[in-house]
Amino acid sequence: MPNSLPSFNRDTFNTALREKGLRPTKQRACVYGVILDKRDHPTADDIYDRVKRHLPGTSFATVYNCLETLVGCDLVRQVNMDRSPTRYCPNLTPHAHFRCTQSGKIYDVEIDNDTLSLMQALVPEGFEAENLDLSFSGTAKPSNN
Amino acid sequence: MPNSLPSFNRDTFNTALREKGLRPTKQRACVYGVILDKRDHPTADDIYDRVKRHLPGTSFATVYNCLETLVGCDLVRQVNMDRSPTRYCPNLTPHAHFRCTQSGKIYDVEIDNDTLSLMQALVPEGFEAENLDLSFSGTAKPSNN
DNA sequence: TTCAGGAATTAGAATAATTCCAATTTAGCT
DNA sequence: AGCTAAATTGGAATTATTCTAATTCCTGAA
Repeated sequence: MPNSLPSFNRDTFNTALREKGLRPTKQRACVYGVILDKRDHPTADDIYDRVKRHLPGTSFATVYNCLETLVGCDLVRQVNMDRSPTRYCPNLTPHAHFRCTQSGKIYDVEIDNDTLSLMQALVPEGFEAENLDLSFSGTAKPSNN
Repeated sequence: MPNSLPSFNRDTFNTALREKGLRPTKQRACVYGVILDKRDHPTADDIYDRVKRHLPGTSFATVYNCLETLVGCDLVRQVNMDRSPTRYCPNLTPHAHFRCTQSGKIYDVEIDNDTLSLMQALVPEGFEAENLDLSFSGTAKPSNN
């Protein structure tokens, strides 16, 4: 069914927004949908292109607004690597990112609980970490493409 | 002695550049000097201001060029946190960064070897990590200011 | 020491990602 | 159905950074 909105668990989405007193609009749903749909860590630009296929009138500002909202509702995560454009990721489990410097592709890397605890323990007394970001860059063997 | 160049171990600097066939110019020395001088993780903008006090004619482009050169010679490290401007750090030992979301200040956080090894071990077969970045954000108690 | 040629620097224009703004549209309530 | 606040829109503005073409500076061969 071309031009339909991507589908996903509406309840998670509606609830997450309503809890913050925000409206589950079709633009927000669509942005969320395309991020869930193809989990390739798209940029705002990529997302804009994909959303336009479903909702042609959508503006860039809206995509950015929606992304900010979704991040605020903990439905998606931002991935910032170096100075490259921000990417978005629907994987909410604790994980790191690996970027292949050759292909530009980003891969999720699981973090086990032991390592996670040790990393958190690095934060000295008197500092309260709300957020932890771990990323790697290097090369991926072709078999991982 | 006002307006003099910041001083530091010239040999490290000269050697690092000469090894790559690059010239140890006064602008490069000055940029390196101000980064060593006040280790507050300055942005290119901050560095520009400080460099101008010593070498008033210096342009923005030069500051960026010098920074790129120094990073390429492993004399300083880039620190990218979220989407904020790139910061520069002369601490070359393995360490993480903690950013206080209230003050914007960035603190170095030591990484012990055990934790470092475990983090490196997260990278799956078939991926070769050249680089590892760990950063935290949250709040620092006032006593750390 | 001079001079040729590449390297580095300069000022300003250009770019890219993101944010802002004022006007319009929409969703949810009465 | 109509009101009001929230969301969206298109386009302008901003910010950090990179590019460009012209100039200046080193360095090493003559």
